[in-house]
Amino acid sequence: MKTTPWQPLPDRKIARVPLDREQIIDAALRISDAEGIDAVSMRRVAAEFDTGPSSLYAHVANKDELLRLMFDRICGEIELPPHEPERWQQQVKELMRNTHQILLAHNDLARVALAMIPNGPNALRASEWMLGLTIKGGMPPHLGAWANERIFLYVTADAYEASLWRAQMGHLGLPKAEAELRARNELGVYFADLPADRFPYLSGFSGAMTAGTSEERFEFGLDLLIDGLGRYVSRSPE
Amino acid sequence: MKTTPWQPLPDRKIARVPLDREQIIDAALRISDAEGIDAVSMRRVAAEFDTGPSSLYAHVANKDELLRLMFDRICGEIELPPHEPERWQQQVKELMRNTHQILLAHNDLARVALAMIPNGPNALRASEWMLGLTIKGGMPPHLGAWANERIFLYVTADAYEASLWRAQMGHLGLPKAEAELRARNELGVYFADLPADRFPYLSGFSGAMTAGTSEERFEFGLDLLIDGLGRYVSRSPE
DNA sequence: TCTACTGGCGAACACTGTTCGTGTCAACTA
DNA sequence: TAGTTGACACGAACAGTGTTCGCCAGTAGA
Repeated sequence: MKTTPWQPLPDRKIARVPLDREQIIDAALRISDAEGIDAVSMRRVAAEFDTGPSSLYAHVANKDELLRLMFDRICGEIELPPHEPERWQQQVKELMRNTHQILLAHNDLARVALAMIPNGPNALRASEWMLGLTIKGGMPPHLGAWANERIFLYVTADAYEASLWRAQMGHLGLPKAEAELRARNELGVYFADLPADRFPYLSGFSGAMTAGTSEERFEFGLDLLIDGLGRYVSRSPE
Repeated sequence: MKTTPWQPLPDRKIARVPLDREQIIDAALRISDAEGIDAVSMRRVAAEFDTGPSSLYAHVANKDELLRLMFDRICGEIELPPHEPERWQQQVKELMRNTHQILLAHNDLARVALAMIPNGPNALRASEWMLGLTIKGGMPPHLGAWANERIFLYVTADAYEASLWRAQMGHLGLPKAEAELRARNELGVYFADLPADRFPYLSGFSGAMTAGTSEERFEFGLDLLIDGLGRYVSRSPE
């Protein structure tokens, strides 16, 4: 039933830009930044090059690999300054704020970071930097490794949750601070309206439940994790 | 073009068990526990009742609501003992170990916990318990609220990551400890084989990178988060 | 000049969540 | 008792998904 069409083939368009792995990643990131990671489908990415989805599979094993490549690409944006062991905890915080910021800047891409064991070259660079710094700071190596992994987990999880909040209230027009304020108010009345007999604390302290900005909450957890590392140092820094 | 078939309808099977919201959640959880959350499709759940997917929509708004209901169901498994403010930090740890354990017992359901702002009744119960305990323990209310949220975030993120590890190495036959050991060995040689010039720490301390069980790593982060709360207490407990 | 091979790509497969319109049946109303 | 309403059941279809197959064009090597 399948036959070759005997009409002259309609001018088969030579790909104006012969497909290329890096450009595929670029296009996928563009889509993800603009419309979210769920908008990144093979068809959607291929459409960016005026072609069909099967054309991508010559350059990328499957969608999973594409997502990994996207994540590792943005891992390359992380700044890794020279180690300063005498203030290593501060440096760790700065690195984490930096990666947090990068994740937030890329919409809900944090989700793919959570959904994989990161092992791309750029992610490894960051881990290498972290492990080295914690060891220089005096942490026993295995605790430095644990700290590295735990803190990255916290950062990516927070970035993902933040992207959820942004998505849930599609007040897209509003500036960031405005949207966050409105969200807090809505959540506040939600807690306050809970039945006081079964939820005395949540309803009574509804103000506390919604206190603070998302940055403050992030910083609160970050402080807990990193300041707590001090007690494990077994040698003096450097 | 659409006509009613004039043949006698083939014996329309009366649903042997008239569909019911709770039973739908049961079935979905059964599937998720056995085959993972990705196996939970509306068709798959409906098939459990020998019917089609559209039958579910009378009892559940959409798939998202079904996932929320599934999560809130297992939140009901969390044990909430009476508050003991004089040892509140220990009690918080116990609660978190308990929920962690429950999440792990339900395959990769932790993912849906991460992908939503939890607001089901059972999740609220747990938050109420946590907020009350931290306040009784002497925390300022807004910090108690933050701690509650941050620690739950950490617990669910860890549970999700753990489910990823289990999934990635489908050594399904192996007992849990065996599989974890094998995973550690594989990862160990991966780190050790990294080029030592660019990754001196990761390759040199490959043993440290893979040290410890998943429980120990979880506990490490949990200690950092909860022990660190002590410095914020502003009143004596009770 | 013939051959291999690579990349491009249309068509198809087996899925997904959701909606529409029709069907049945129980319960309430006149 | 007869009629109507409303809730639930559900087959079919729609628009989308990731991926594979097989054919095509063009180039590099022998």
